[in-house]
Amino acid sequence: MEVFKALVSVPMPAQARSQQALDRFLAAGEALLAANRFEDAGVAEIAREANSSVGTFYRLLEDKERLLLLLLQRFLINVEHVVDEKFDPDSWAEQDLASVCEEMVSFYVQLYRGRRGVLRALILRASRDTQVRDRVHVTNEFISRKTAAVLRRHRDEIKHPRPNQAARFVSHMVLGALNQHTITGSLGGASQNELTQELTRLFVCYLCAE
Amino acid sequence: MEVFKALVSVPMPAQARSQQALDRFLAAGEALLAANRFEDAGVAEIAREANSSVGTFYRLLEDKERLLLLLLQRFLINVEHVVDEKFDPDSWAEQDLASVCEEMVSFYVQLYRGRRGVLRALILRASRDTQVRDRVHVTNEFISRKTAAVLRRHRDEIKHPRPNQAARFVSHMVLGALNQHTITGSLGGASQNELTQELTRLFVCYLCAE
DNA sequence: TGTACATCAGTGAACGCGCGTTCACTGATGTAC
DNA sequence: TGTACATCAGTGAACGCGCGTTCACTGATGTAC
Repeated sequence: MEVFKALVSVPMPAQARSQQALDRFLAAGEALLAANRFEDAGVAEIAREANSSVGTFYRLLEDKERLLLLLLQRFLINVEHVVDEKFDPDSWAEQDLASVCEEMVSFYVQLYRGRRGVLRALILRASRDTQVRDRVHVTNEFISRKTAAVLRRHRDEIKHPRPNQAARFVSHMVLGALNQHTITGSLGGASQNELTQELTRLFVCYLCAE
Repeated sequence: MEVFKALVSVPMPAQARSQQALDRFLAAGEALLAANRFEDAGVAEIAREANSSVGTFYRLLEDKERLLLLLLQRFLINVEHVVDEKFDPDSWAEQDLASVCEEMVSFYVQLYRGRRGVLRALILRASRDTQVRDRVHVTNEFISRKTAAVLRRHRDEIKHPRPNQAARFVSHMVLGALNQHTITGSLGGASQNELTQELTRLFVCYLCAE
């Protein structure tokens, strides 16, 4: 799998216990992010959650901003890994287009489910910080490319004049809407099943309608 | 047009010059929001931009938070007004479904265009503050209802089993994706025309495909 | 029309709180001989 | 194996900056007679 230029990094500590402390800081930060409370929590609180201290935090992480960036980056990299494993064209060879689409959309839904905290933090920064925005685009492009690659096998069934473009566009669209939905609940109280079902319809129809 | 329960309000000042000062504060805040700089600006800066002073700010607005809520509310109300004027079913009577959809999507695109700042602030709060979230939902529901009302005339052409639900769902979807796109540029460098075109395709296909 | 008083409005220096960051000190681990 | 020293690591009280908020004072507008 390709490796993209890193957004941020911290020097790797020499001793193992520093590495462990660093891991605990990341875990604590992740929990805070998941709880949508990252901004509210001070460095002192993070340090406490990580069973460490403020001074150690600064020695290992440089500053609070860097921790956030590391966490966002880690989230994106994780998404890329999960997508990379799932979207191996060969393993989708047997299915017809409709079921491929359904499985993909269902996978998208899972991917963002319950991720309000990180996604909010990500969108928040992406809208102001070009570096982060570009990094997010890398991930989005990656997902849409992988999606299009899987759909390539079915390109004859896709009636959209530019099948590849279409596959990429629709995956961006669906991910965007899902993102929005995850953060603000904008798609209303639809159950996860209904949501997947309607998004799948959207997905298939866009590709295949005359 | 319906009037929804207000999110926040400030007491109306007795003298005209206070009203003017209030207007200037709102204008200054709006400019800051549009520039995506609202959080960075202190009350002192806002007061300066409004040719007023910090003390006056607090007498008229109570606190900084209230100004933000007023601005968000004002934005939502404005959106509702614009939508309400545009989506009069009678004025759409003559057009066929495809051109109705195109005009609607094009209207959506215009609606959010260049609104990164407010939309970001809105999503930011909506994800943590139930009051704001509910208020946003009111606006979204309003738009989707109006959209569905216009499409009602064409319900025979809509192949989706539940035409009304479908109309509402797809408008939520498209608005969600647009919102996301506006804030982070997630739909890539597509020109406004391409964007409108593809979104329209999505819109129509979802409604009409077998 | 004028005067006295009350209320409304404007101002910005000063306050204070929260939070990120620093730093002086103590303790643990590694290394050279 | 032991000793001396260097480097790595941990700690939390104290610092200081920024920013929202207050408040004492001055000025403008309205009102009663």
